[in-house]
Amino acid sequence: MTQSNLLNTLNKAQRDAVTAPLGHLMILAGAGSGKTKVLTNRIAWLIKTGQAKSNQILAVTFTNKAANEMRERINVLLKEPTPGLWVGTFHGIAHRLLRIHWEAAQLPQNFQIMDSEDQKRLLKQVIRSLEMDDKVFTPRKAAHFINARKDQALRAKDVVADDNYSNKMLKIYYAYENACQTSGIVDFAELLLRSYELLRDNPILLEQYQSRFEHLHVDEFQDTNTIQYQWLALLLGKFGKLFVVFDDDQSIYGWRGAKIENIQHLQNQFDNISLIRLEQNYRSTGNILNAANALIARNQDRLGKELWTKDHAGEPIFIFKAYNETDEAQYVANRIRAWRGRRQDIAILYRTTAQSRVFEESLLQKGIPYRIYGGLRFYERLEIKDTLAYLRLVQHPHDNGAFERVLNTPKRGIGLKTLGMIRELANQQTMSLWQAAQHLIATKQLKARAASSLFKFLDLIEQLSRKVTDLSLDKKIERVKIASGLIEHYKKDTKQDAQRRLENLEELTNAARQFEENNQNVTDILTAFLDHAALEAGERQSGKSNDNVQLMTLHSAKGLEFKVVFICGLEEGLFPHQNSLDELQLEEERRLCYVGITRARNHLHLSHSETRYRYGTRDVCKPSRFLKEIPKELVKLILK
DNA sequence: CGTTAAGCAATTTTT
DNA sequence: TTGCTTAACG
Repeated sequence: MTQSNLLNTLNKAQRDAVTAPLGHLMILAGAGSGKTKVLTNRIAWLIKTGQAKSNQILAVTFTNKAANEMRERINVLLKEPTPGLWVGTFHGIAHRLLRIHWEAAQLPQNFQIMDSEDQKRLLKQVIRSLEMDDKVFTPRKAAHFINARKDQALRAKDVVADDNYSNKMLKIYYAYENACQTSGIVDFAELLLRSYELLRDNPILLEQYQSRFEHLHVDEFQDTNTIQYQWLALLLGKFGKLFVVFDDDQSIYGWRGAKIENIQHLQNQFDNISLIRLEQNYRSTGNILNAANALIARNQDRLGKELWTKDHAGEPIFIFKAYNETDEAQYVANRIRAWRGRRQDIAILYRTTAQSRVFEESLLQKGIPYRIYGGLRFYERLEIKDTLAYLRLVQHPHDNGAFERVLNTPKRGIGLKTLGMIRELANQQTMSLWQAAQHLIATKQLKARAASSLFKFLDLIEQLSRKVTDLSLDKKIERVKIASGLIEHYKKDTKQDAQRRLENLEELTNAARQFEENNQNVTDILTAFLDHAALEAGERQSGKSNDNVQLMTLHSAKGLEFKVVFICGLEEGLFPHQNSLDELQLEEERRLCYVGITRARNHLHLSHSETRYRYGTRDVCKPSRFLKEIPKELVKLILK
């Protein structure tokens, strides 16, 4: 492909962005304006024109999906190998750095990653061992406290606590830091913070990476948090060139620590940074765009942009007022039944997951197949995590989280009493649970029955570690599944989901086999697989066939598009949500609505209900203010 | 040890 | 109302 070919498919603004002279650049890319296209074409352009070698380029995204898509599209554009090109998520790249430089990062070589669930489990332990009330200081709140600090690059020692509550939380933070470091595990936030510190505290290393990655590309920059910003700024150094793509109107993760202010910071920090706007939309009809534009114009805090299209105005936006949530769901199902096209082009979007049930019922009733996004992902499932915990323990017996998880899973007669003694001893002697358990047996402190059960467990793990070392990954998993008794446990289980769990365990072996095939050059395949399970927990989907109506929250719809979109439950208190009515959060709710509207290509239906059943009582609901913010001339009210 | 009743909270979730 | 956690019981 020649250079001009590369540019043929781009409009003026896109071409300006792709071919801009080297320097810092920020691209304000509206919904459906070709943001990924610009990003990937820019990278291809840099390589094609010899302005950069592939190993000088780093591209960072938030999701694995986006990273994979980007890599693929770059490959399609270039049709040549791109050695040393790093494309990945913030967490993925941070992790990569930590694996390479584990020693400088002060981590054990075999450090493990824990997901949010593991983190809460561990925190629960920590809170209890501090003899605090875990109803006041819930693991969830503690996790939030700690993650929020880490996201701001604050270690426990850097936190200033001025009231009793934060003092207690800080205590938990200290104890948690300690627990993580001694058992060699890192949580998601730690990946970022640790990798930031690694670079910050090792000038030679920093310089090496600064000069290697001269070109930094960031997708969805509006979603970056403080530590991600600092990490980027650090890596950028004096000579790096930054290319970020963002849409401030699609910032919907403030509650997770995303700092929309980072956009402003960027402009302040680099006064020579140029801004290019992509406002031509290739997705939606004129009416849909005008509705979106009018709505988002109500927000004070934005850079400002106006989407436009060469496409026709299209249908009006339909607004339906239902008597109750069932009526609303019936309306949606009826509309869907009347649709002549493919069902997968239809999405039902809602603010809260609880809303999905009524839609399921109405779709089921009318025999319309659907698929719900949400729920557990593959590697988050109970039986999968149990199996992986056995693997972790086999490889690394001092992993306390794994130890606690599988000690009595499946049930083997080791109760809370025994576990309590193990914990206590481990705490006193600062040893791992594994060591404490061995010690308890050796010193005969347990009753005969408990001692025998515990001994059998320790023996099981030891035997496994010996037998499993030389086996391939899938054989390892096969072995663990049987020896642990998990398979037998689910085979005996008469509950409905037991069969599915068995199938999932089967699937785990397949996934392992596949993973091993794809990673033949990796030395420590087990660790790599465990990392993969933690960092890429799989798709959040249920149901396989592909002609399904798509049901999901507005948040999960970001980045997707559908011919027909229903946004439901547009009522004050639900959307915008009760808990987000202050000025700042309200703007984020409005952006969420904007995201929802701009998912639609051809048809947009908005619905609200006069009453809604919530928490056991029926509430009277006012229509959402967002409905009034859409100009009347674009709207058609549906009459019953 | 496993089952059951009572108590309680109740957005959104890229990694 | 549902779903989850924990204390109490068999």
